[in-house]
Formats: sequence, structure tokens, C-alpha cells
Amino acid sequence: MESNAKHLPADERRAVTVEAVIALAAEQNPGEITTAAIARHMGLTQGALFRHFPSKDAILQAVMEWVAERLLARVDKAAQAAASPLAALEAIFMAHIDFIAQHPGVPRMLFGELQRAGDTPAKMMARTMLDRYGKRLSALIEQGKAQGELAAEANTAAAATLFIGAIQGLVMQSLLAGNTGQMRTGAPGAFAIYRRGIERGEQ
Amino acid sequence: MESNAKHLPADERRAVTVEAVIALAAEQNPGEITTAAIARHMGLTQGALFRHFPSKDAILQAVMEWVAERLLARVDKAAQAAASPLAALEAIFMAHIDFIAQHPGVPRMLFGELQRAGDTPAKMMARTMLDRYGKRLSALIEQGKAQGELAAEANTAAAATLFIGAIQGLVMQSLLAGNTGQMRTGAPGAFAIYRRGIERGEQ
DNA sequence: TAGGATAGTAATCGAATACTTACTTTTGAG
DNA sequence: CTCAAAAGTAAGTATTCGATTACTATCCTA
Repeated sequence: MESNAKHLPADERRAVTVEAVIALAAEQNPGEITTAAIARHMGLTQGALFRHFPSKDAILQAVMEWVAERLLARVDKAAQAAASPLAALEAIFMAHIDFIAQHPGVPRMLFGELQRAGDTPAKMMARTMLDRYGKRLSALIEQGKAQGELAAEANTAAAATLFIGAIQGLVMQSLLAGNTGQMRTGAPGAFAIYRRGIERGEQ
Repeated sequence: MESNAKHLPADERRAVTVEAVIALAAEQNPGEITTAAIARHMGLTQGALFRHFPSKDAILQAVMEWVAERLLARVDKAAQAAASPLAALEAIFMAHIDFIAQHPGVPRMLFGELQRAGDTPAKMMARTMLDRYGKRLSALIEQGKAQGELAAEANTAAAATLFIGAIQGLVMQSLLAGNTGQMRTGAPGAFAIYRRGIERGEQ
């Protein structure tokens, strides 16, 4: 007979909690996710959450840590496997889209967190993640310019902003349609235009 | 002696309410705007709001109507004054950026509303507005292709999505920096890359 | 200018939410 | 196997929020 485990060790329970929030955010306004909803999704009572997190904000912070870790890891991996800066940008784009197609709650949590007033730990975590992300993009773009692969006249900061905006546009489109898969479908077309915008002209 | 007017007619009070929400959304998470905060911002008691709106959702719906009306009007005006489809796209872009630089709460309310679960009236209003907006963009892009001003091989839907994404990217950037003016500064650079991505190649 | 309709106040209500507490069950090391 | 620590339950608490109610002030028209 299998041991009908009811008590999970603390770190596993924290991991499960983060996954529950990510899952809920895929179908619900992140700001309206209650501790009761999180607990219900895990088959737990609401009070039990506070054995593992001192507050709801601590849960949200753990979620943002999870996101930062996983997303940046995927981005780095995609970039490393690419042969050139432009190829790296495309690989990052697709990896990012793939990530948020798997976890549609992620961009919503991110944007929702950024909108919050004050300086919650979760908000600061989101901010530093996007900072790091932007710096990597800028570095790749500068590299591409130096190699002559990208147009020297393109504004690097604008190119990085537009990169993130392209993803954000696809997210918004999928929000409008209520269809996550649409993001993957639309990604190549959006990136094609973006690429054309920064590529060194030669046609 | 001036009449110390305390009672506003219903329609004026409704207009003031909408403006209060827009103003609050510029500095606060739209999801956390309470009826008490709205009333306080208007110098009114909380209960008084419900003389003019049956519910908080009705207030949010009125806000989205306000946004749809004003934004689409500005967009149309900008497009009409332009000499070509591409010029119209640029004028719309700048008009849109100008609008949300004046009302930084607007894109946040929009995105926040789109994220809400279910089909609230306000959410449906946001959806139809973005639908109409997208259709106008698509029409202009097709027109530009037909005139040979835009690249025929560009995917129209992707170009419309990227247009909105470019704006969204600037919004996110200004959220990160906590600086609204940054949007106006960054807009030309972002649009330049976008234009290059859809323009007919000839360099 | 009287008086009904409109707009506002102050107090309150019920529901919901984050968090706590007192107690019980499960787990795993000695 | 034992038993203390860890994990979970059930039932609270205080607070907040949207909405209502009873009453008052202001406005406008006949």
C-alpha cells in the first residue's frame, strides 16, 4: 500500500505553492488571486500556507524569483547555442514565447507586479529581472552592430524596448483572443518584421 | 458672493468620477483603486458615488467608454491629416503615445481590465476598442502595401500586433523607470525601427 | 417662493480577505 | 519504537471593501 503522503517537506511545499500561483494566474487576474484560492488549488487549507510563507507578499516574491530564474536560464541557453548575435536574438525571442506559452500566467504576474504602488520585494525582483534581460539584449544588439550584422543607425535602447514590446504585443493579442496558442503562431511573423527593422540593409 | 456649489448635476458628476479614476490609475495599481479612494479624490463621501453609478463595475465601464471615445477620436484625427498610409501610421503612433503620456493611467487600466476573469462590461468594451483599433491599423497597412509604400511580404496581422506591442513596450519601460516622459523620448526611435521593418526595401 | 426632486452625508451591513491560534496528524531520526 | 519537531486542520480575528439606508442640504421649476 502506498504511503498516502499528506505532509510535504517545507521546500517542496513552497515549490508547489509557486506552481499553484503560476497556474492560477493563467486563468485569473493575478491581483485577485487569494490565499484561499492558492490553498484550494493545492488541496490544502488556507492557514497551512502560512507555515511556509510569512505573508502573501512573500509568496509573490517567491513566484517572481521562480520566474526570474527559469526565464533567464532559458534565455541564456538559447543565446549560447546561436551562431551570431541576430541568431541569438531570434532564439531568445522564440524561447521567451515558448516559455510564456507554457506558463501564460507569467507575463500577467510580471506586469501586474510592476503596476503595484510602492516598492514591494516582488516588484523589485521583477524590475531587476527586466533590467538584466534588457542589458543582455542591448549587449547582443551592440555586438551585432559591431559585426556588421545589424544596422549601425538603429538606436540600441529602442531596439531592446521594441524587442520586449513585440513579445508584449503577442501576449496582449492572446489575452484578447483568449487563446494561448496564438502566441506561438504569431511569433515568427512579428519577429520577421522586427528583424527587418534592425538588420543591416542590403536588399 | 459666489454660490459655493456642492451639488453637481448627474452627468457632470459622472464625468468628474471618470477623471478621478484615470488620475488615480496613473499612480496606483488600477485593481487596487477603491471606491473610497475615488470619492476622496473628488472631495466626496464614498456612498455618494452610488447615486450616480449602480456599482463599481459601472464606474469602470464608464472609464473604458471614456478611453475608447477619446483615443479613437485622436487616432482618427491623426490618420486623416496624414498624406500616406505610412505617414498615417506614424501620426497614429505619436498621437497614441501623446495620449497616454497625458494619461498614464489609461494603458494600465486597459491591460488590467483585459486580465480580469469572466466577461465584465468594462472588459468587453476594452476588447471591442482594441479590435476596432487593430482593424484600422490593418486597413492602413494593406493600403500601404497596395500603394507600394510598404513591403508586400510583411504579414499584416503581425505588423498590427507589433505596432501595438511597440507602444506597450514603451509603456513598460516607463513603468520600470517610473518616468512618464520617457515614453515620448523613446517613441521616435522605436517607431523608426518599426517603420524600417515594414517599409518597402530600397536601400 | 414653496416644495418636490436631486445630490450629498454619516453610519452601518454583510461578505471577503490576510493572518493567528489551539489543537491534531504525520514524519523521521536516535 | 518512541517522541519531539514539522506539517496540517478548523475555527477564529481584525480589517477592508462595495453597497445600503435614513436623513439632510441644495437646486430648480411651477
